[in-house]
Amino acid sequence: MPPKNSLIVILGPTAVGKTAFAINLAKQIGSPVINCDSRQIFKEMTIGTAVPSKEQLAEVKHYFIQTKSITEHYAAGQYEIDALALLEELFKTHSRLVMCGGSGLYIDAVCNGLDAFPEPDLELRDSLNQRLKEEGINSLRYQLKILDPASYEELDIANPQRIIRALEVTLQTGKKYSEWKTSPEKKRQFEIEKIGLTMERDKLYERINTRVDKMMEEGLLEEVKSLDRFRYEDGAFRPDLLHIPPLRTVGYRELFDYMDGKISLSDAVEKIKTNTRHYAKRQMSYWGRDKSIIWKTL
RNA sequence: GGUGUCAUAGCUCAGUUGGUAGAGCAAAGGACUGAAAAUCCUUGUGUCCCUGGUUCGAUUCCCGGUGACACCA
Repeated sequence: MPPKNSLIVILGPTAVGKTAFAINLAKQIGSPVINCDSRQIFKEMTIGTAVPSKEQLAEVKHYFIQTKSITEHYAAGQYEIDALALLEELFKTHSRLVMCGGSGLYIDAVCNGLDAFPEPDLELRDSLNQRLKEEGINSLRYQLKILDPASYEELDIANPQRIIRALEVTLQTGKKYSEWKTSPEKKRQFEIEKIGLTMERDKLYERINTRVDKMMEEGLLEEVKSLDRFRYEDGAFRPDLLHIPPLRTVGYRELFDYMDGKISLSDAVEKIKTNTRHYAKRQMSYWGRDKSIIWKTL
């Protein structure tokens, strides 16, 4: 029996140094790098998402870097399908593959799989968001309690996004969200090795601050300005960006606020730093319970 | 130099009709199944600037000091 193929996942908080580490490893073992970062997938976003540099991209073949448009709907479910298809193809010629990224849900989608929900109904989601705004969360909670009491019990009832998702699936399909959410982890045909990169908190925060300053020097503001037109839906200004989720991203929203005169430029930059720190913290929290990760302190 | 205002959590500030105090932000911890760089939850003891006075009791009132700001010279 031939040895199993294996996927090596490089993960860790933002700005810890995953990109360089993954490229290095990929070169050593003759693998491409498969991006697993939910924002680097979009071609319109470059500086603010810290995609690998041209030089880095030339060093080794990358997949899923800036391949989609922010105007397309793209999310974890599709990523699972795309990534698995790519892995199957690449494992024909490689026995070890490097995946690199900081999006915990995307990594889980590849490693454990998501349940087979239908494609989201974005119009329905939009109308539920509208209801949230007009009627408040209690109206949605109440409806969920009626339609799918099990989800009402299990979900974080304070989190509108969770309620809306459960309602959306239930209303769209006529089958309760909690009933969709049944399957255990999917078995994968390859071994998975997760390497978590970490770093002393102070040091990481310093790297984040430095990186944000560098992004500004590289022209992040100009990049964000160039994306202004995407804030309009059918000619209507939608500052909540719910119609284009990729733009709801650290580094972009704060600069939109600056462009809209809500905050000063220096406050926007400070906020980007703070929000990036929060993001790094959330990432660490997400991976805290994954005992399969082998941590490496840089 | 004079007059006035202010001095409370890491920051911005509320408040205590005198019984040692609480919000937002930050920070820390956590949740997470197609929005995930998203979304949500939990956690607030600090010489209430310093010295003295009044008082059973002062962070609160009074005198003085120091500092900041404003105005007048």
